[in-house]
Amino acid sequence: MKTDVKPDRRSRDNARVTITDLSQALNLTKGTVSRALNGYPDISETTRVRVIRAAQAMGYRPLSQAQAIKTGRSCSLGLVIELSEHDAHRPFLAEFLAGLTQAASKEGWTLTIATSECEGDTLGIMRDLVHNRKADGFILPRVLWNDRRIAFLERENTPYICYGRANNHQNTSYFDARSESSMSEAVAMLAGLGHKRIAYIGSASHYAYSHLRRDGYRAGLQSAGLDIDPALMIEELLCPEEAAKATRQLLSTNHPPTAILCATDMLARGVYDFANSIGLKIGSDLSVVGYDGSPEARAMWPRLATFSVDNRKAGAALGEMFIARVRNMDAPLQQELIAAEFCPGGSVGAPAKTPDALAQHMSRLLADHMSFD
Amino acid sequence: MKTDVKPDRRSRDNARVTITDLSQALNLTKGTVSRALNGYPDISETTRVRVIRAAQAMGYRPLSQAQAIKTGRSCSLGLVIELSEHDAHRPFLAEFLAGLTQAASKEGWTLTIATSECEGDTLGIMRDLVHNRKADGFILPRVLWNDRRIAFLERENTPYICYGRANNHQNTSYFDARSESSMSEAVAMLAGLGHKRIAYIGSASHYAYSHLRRDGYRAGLQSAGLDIDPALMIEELLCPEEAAKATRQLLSTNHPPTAILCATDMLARGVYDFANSIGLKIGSDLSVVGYDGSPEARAMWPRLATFSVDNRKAGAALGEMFIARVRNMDAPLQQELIAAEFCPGGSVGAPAKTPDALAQHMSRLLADHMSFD
DNA sequence: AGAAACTCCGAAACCGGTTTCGGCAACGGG
DNA sequence: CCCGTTGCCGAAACCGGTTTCGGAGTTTCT
Repeated sequence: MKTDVKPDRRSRDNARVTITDLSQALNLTKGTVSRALNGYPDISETTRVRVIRAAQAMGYRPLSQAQAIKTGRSCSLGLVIELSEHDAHRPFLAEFLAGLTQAASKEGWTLTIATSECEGDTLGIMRDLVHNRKADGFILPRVLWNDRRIAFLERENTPYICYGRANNHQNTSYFDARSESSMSEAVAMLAGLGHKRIAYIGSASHYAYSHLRRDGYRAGLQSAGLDIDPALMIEELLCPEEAAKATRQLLSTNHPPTAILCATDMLARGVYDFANSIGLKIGSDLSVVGYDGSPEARAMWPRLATFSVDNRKAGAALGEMFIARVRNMDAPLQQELIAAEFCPGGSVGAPAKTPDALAQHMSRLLADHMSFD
Repeated sequence: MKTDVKPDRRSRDNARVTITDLSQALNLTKGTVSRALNGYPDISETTRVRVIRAAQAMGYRPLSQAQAIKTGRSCSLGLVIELSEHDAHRPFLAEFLAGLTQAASKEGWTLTIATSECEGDTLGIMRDLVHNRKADGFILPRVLWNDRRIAFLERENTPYICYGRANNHQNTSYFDARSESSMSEAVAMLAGLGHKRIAYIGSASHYAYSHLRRDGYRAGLQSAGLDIDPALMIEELLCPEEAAKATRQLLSTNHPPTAILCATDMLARGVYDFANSIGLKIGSDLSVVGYDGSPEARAMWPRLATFSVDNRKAGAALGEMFIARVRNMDAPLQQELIAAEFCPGGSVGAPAKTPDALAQHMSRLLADHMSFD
């Protein structure tokens, strides 16, 4: 049953210096060294610096596994990725992980990740991870408006940091992009180009960001002195296909919009798909703006104007916030916001000169393509 | 310095059942229980089943951290993601991680991930990870033709499994998609539509897959009875911009290709960009086929025909193979291949009827757009 | 000067496991 | 019947840390 070979000790363990090595070199006991390094008050300052110096010189790094069995802390932060049907967080993942692991390793921490198929699983997986000391707490990506994970972790007294602002975000530490500002900004830009009828295509309202972006859109309209027309807002869309249908609906009216603002790039793709299918020229016949700065935005033609968030920075900030929080659970909440950067693209332009002509053009096109579903 | 509150024990540790609990319930010593569970030969079969039964009944799960300090195994598999400049592995990541973590958690393992900026860092990071018992070994994504990681891990006697086939893949365990077959398949399909001049746009040759796909392209041409024309092959391309330039070069000749086969979807995007910029209609004027099945492929218009690999399955297979390997380092190498699935798209069609006319059309278009760089 | 308080460190228990060693009992052979 | 195996388990050391306890030496106070 057991592998009878174990020459690995040769090449694997030789370099590791243990606390016993350190204590012998210093002529102290393990206990004293441990207390010196962990900031106990009953160690003289001279001894402490002596220990710390020697630890650095000898390259001593405590084995987090060994610490964990006594302290319960394994110095690893957890991330449970939910693979819900129409998740849009994929492209960001690599950059986000880069930021996270970077911040983590700077403090000697590591990142443990798991995946889950649904929200219910997530809670169980998180419980197991902290129970088995595989994670000391969690980064919560893609926060929902009413997020069960928050209540759960609060109840379990497990540290966490949110990426996004939940409904009750006053009581949580979070990091987020100010996407509502981006939406307002987009409306202002479109209005500046002369657009009067700017539609909004939003995603499922259980996502926290949906609320913020919708509100940003509305605020943008008000600032621009434009009316809020409910007929120009379609929400709860999950995938490009649904966004395509919504686009058709928006353009089939008597007063179709000349620009469509999308909550995500993924939804903007649906707008493109429909526009392409009926031969509408994006950027001239119809302006489109997305949000996320995803790779897909650059793959579209003309390039989709969008807002990209620096996900590496987000990951790094979340990692730092988390570790700080674990180190002091009583510290005040940390809440940080950044702005997404606008990425111009050929998808925006001035509205067609004569809106009526445009409407006729569209209705004719639509009549030709009634079969589209 | 230390947090003086520790009521967490209440809600965190209460459920955990230790090996001592188990041994007391069974009226055995810890040592006996441990040996019974770990398959030592000096335990009677009756005792063993009694222990295993009780362990299951009481929900005993050994704390991997505690095991690790003695055995050196932490039951976590490592993944170091290299964020090189023009990495194309982002879209796959989520699905790939899903497969990996799924396979891992099935065996009670977890996934520790780290990121690195360059190849040199990767080796150091891997060394640290195994040194600190954060990982028992590694999955190597995006294997290079001559991969330093392989030699390194081999030297360090650390288990690993490759995702991809390196130059010396005879001596490694790997999982991979048979992308060379996909390339041949694509050529066959294009030839079947009547294409005679099929170009190939390949990526950097330090990637292992570049060699395979190029060879697949060549084999496909031979099978179709077409000549291999070096003028129709441009390789070592890293980004869409370079692919766009290559496309221009290919189309500027006297006998331009009517179809372009791309080693990756990312490169196909460059072909689209150039074609769009000069008003070429993809699917009729020029056929394009990619590889990867990335989200970008669906964002392009017309949709890019491509080959998608089931990255979740790949992750799951790699995870299983890895754990099996760790459990028995002396087992024979495992080598597994799957086929990528063809995803049709509007980017392929029959070649233009009169190639000469097409060439003239192109040269005229190109003349109009000499400024393109 | 003596008692009280304080500083600082050693000794040892502990965490949750694994692994070595030795011995008791049953068994088999001569 | 005695002795050498063998099977099976307990005892105890160990892994690399943390944490409690107590006591020796020094300082402070009266």
